[in-house]
Amino acid sequence: MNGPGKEVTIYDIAKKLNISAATVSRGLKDHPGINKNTKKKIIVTANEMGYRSNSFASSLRKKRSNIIGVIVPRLNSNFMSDVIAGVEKVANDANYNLFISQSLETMKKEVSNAKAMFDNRVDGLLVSLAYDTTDINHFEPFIKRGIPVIFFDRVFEHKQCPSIFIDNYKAAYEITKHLVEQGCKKIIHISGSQLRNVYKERFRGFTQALADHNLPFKDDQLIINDLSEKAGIEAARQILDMPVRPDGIFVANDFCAISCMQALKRAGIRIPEDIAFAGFNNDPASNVIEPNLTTINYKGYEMGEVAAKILIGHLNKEADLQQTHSLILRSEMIIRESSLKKQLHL
Amino acid sequence: MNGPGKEVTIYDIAKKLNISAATVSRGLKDHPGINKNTKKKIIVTANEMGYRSNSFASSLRKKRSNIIGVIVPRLNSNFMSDVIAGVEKVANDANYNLFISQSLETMKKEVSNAKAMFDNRVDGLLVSLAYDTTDINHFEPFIKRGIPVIFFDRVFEHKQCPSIFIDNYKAAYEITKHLVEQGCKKIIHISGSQLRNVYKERFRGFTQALADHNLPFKDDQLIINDLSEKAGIEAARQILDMPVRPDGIFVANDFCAISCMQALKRAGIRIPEDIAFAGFNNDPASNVIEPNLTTINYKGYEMGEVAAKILIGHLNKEADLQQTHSLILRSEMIIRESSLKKQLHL
DNA sequence: GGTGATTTAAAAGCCGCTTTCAAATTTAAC
DNA sequence: GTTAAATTTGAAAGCGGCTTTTAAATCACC
Repeated sequence: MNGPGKEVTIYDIAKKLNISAATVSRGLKDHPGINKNTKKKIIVTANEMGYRSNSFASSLRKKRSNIIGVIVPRLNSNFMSDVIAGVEKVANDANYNLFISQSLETMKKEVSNAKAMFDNRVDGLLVSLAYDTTDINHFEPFIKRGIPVIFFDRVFEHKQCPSIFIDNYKAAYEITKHLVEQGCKKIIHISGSQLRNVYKERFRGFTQALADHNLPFKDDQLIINDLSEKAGIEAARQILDMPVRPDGIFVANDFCAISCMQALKRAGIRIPEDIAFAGFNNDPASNVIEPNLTTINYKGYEMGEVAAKILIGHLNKEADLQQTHSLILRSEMIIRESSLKKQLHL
Repeated sequence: MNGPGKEVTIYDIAKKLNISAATVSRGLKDHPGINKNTKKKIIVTANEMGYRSNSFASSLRKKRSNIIGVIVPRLNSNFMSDVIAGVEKVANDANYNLFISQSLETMKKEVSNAKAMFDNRVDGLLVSLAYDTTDINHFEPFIKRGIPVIFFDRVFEHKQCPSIFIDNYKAAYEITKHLVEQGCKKIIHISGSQLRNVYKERFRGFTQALADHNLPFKDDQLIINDLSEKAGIEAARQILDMPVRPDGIFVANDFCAISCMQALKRAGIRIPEDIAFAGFNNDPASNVIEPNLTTINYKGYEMGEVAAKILIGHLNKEADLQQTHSLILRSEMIIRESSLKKQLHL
């Protein structure tokens, strides 16, 4: 079938069938105006000869790569790998390939990744921003050339770039409200860089919920770190040192919430009796920690699917660039024992 | 810089500088025998004009894509996303791009993914096999054309394909031995498809350790399932129904171990007093479950790095195809409370 | 000043596919 | 049987960069 030697081209097929390469090229696709019999003959011969289309020649000629670029902060997080899995599914079904790269949470690498994607002529780009990205000038070359850029989860407001995310404000508001309703009077919020919409909005929802329930907010109720495992432990230490200990903690990320919770438990704090806990993301481990962690659930897989579908819709001209603008996906609060100070019926 | 209009080519640069396109092409690389000044002029002008090399034209001519294909069972698992992260790091540093696809644990999709990779002319392939893959004929086209295929973790014996994995036999042997030393007399092993080396070897290590310690092995001590969360719960039910209840369980995967453990705990089983537990993979949640799960640690990130390095070494002709054959990475047992029936000093 | 060696530039053709435009063939219409 | 219309097929010109062949220019030495 596929000899180890030379590559078969449409010219080889053409020669064998005594027709032109143009006809072969057309016959291999669903081009109208090619005789059914000719088409069949071409396809059969192509298979016999072990022909495979050369995507470079095709891309060169068509000025279209059928490649979607994906830039994410990290590949190895539960949320992001779910997103990627969703993107891969949709892209694969639509015959697109994926170039995937990670910024490792730094703007510097994000910029260089964007450049690489641009140079490799991706047809479109899906981006979730790094921790410290301050502007998105590095995506301007795409926009100028009409290459669609879509942000998801960690998004950036831009007239030409649709965004896909959840209502972080509302989710944070509700989970804070829940803590208040459980009797919490002093709630600490642990969050990430306020440059990122996700953390900024969650903080905004947090403070608004406090205000709406006539609870004061003082600066020391906000701890900002990188939401890593280590940061959670450090935050726990900080909390233990507070003159007035909080009775509730809302962390913007389950991963960090769990390490913080473990550290507090080791220090003898009872959860939720002494301190109620809530996280964000519904990480698999949130269902493993004891007590199980109250959190916000939203599906990364679905976000990946949606982002890819919208992008491919644009590329296939099915949807207009301007039409879809931002898209807000559903999220839901999952109440578990970590926040139940009052004995509630679940 | 980058006008929205036409693409800049080496001919445009050549025209502007009154030199030939060939000179520009050479000047853009580190070609010997190009005047330093000319070279500098070319690079400056290229930047000014917003030139970007066309990788399709280059690939077409050079018959080399600078793309590495990766096929994994699932992208959204802790282990695999670590692997991918490691691969991405090395590939990115070496100026390679990644095509990533998932087989979703079925041979059918693995075959179609392999075909897509082949048609897209990847320079090399990294593969971890699906759950039910029975043969690897779908990789023959690569091998015939001299495109290197490297297996990792879930590997397949093949003369021309290097493999990277850990000593699953030894790891399983040791963890079983540890359970025996803790006083377990009847240990159950929960594992996956015996088509896959990882599960087959772990089972082999398990039985050998039993034999070496004069413990009997009967068929009902092996439970084979897909190692999913659900399968863990189902296995727990099965175990609770056994006339003679086991005093130890070794699961080939932390994820499944944890759900099984949780189900048993809910049924009132004390761990490790009634049943000692051990898993495999050192999943982050293994450190969260109570009691913490004894497991085998091996770094996916490192495996990804190593696999990518070996592949790129081949591609750059630095290493011979035959020279490196299989490569066994380090793994280590992590003893935690889930298996400590005797009070040991940790 | 002449011969040969060395460095540098130019020109042409190819990689394989797509597509426009035109030609050839078939079918339909009168 | 002629003309018009519709259907199929072909020739040829790129897409943009790389390599090779060919030519020109520079330098060294006797």
